[in-house]
Amino acid sequence: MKNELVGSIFRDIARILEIKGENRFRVRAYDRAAQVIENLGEDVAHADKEGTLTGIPGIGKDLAAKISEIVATGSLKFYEDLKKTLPPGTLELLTIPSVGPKTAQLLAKDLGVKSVDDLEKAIRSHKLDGIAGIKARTIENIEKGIALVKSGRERLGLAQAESIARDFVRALERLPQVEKVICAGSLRRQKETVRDIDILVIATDAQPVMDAFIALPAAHTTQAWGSTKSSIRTAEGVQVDCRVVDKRSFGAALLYFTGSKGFNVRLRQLAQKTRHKINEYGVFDRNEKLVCGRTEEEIFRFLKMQYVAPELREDTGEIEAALEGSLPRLVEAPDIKGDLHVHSDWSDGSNTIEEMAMAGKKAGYSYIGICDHSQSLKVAHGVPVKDLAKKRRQIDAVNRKLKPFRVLFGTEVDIDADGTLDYPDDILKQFDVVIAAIHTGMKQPARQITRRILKACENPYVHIIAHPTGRLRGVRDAYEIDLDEVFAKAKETNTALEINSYPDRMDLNDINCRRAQEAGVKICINTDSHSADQLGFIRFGLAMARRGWLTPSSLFNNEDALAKLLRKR
DNA sequence: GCCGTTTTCGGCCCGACTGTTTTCAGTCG
Repeated sequence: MKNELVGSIFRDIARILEIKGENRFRVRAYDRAAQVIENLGEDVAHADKEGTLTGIPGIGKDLAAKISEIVATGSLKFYEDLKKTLPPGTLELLTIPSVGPKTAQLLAKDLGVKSVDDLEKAIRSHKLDGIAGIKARTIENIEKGIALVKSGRERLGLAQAESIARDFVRALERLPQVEKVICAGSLRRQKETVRDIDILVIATDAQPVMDAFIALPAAHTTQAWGSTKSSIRTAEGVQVDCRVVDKRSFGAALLYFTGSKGFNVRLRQLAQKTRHKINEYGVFDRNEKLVCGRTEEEIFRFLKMQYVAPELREDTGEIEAALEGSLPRLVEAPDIKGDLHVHSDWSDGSNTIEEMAMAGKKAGYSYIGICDHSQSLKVAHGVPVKDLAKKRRQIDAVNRKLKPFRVLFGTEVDIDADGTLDYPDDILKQFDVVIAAIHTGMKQPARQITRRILKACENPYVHIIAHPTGRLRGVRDAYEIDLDEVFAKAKETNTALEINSYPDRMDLNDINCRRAQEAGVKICINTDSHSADQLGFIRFGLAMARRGWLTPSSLFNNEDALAKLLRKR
């Protein structure tokens, strides 16, 4: 899959052109193309072969040719040549907060700064002193920025971001001027990772809110402190932006502050067609008269489009769909009738089967799948064959007790290094639900690891493939795996693929979920809970599913599918 | 560089805050 490569090359080109002072709309064309390609539901190589590249929004003749070249050769001459026109390392400077294209060019061209380290040295040896437009304050800001870059300012996981945001929201809600506080930005769009936290406040008087915001104990440093917008960083370096508006502008401000940036730009362009203007205060006609803006719904209605759920606002086709009224009905929490992947104390979980079942019942499910690890996964206390009958009896007892709630006797069976499953078929067929997963040999080459998964799909007793790409955020990347092949085989063999909701997994993620659904594959949203309190993780999997355009008919663990599930093939 | 039931050329989203500026450029979202 070359999509990521194309995206990163286009993004680099955009940055280089920006530094060189090129037409900013040309810059934007590359940025938009990068965004679109990265989120594309299909492999660009496929679109290239089919000759449909120019059908992708934002891709014209020129960019299509560049994509073809990247697909064919793995690189792009235009890009390689362009890189040579800048001192090496200039792009690295752009990663420093407060250093934009102008400053980067100034530093690289005039001072010969070649890297972030170089810049740090230049500051220490006072090389920046006396440069026009750079005074003590700017140098100080650059120093702070460098410190942030060096501290490895990584994107936060959604779960972590949520918990930080919650504390800010609660604190702001206590202020007397405040009517309403809501998280916007990528957090509201439920992205799998979040760079900063955006909080929108509706208040009668903005300044006291701003003052209180920057004075919060969690606000370690103040980045900006204005009359309606302020920005702080926590001690860990997480940026939190807070914007205050009047309730008349709530919808417009929420729309603006939720983004994505690309989505906002497209909506504002749409308004221009009727000589209107959208900003964070509302929709205005050519006489600057406010047309609407109190709610997001009003603004979508004004634009003659369906309401677009925040999770879809990435400019990856949802605007076109909303305009023609063909947005999908996205999965919602009540569509999920049961969690089919949870562990108990029979393997590495910390709660009993009954405790997990009770928690599932309390969560409103009709069933839960107890899928402990299989025999050879010793680190996780995989269940040996000799204990399975006893476990089944225990599950039967819980089922009698909790009727009509249903506990399924399942397993998360290991896919061995050669693709055989860790229980023989005559054992597997005794389970109500079988989830197959890779836990070893994760560094195998693409061919080998893909074949293991295909083989697991072909087993008539395997219902679901767990965490199909194996990525663990911040720990390891996805396996080298050919997902297109996996999708095709999963569809052919009626095997569902999992969205594992565990916060560091979220696997499949949004993009892959969308691709899987388009390939006709059923998706099962599970938590992989190892304790009862982790069942709540389902909301993260749901977030990936909604961002992946998943509809209830493609969801495996709804009630109807369960009946089919119990007699797969 | 893309795009078009007002256009194949001439447009291209909009505003807050900062710092270094006597009116605005740069950065950010």
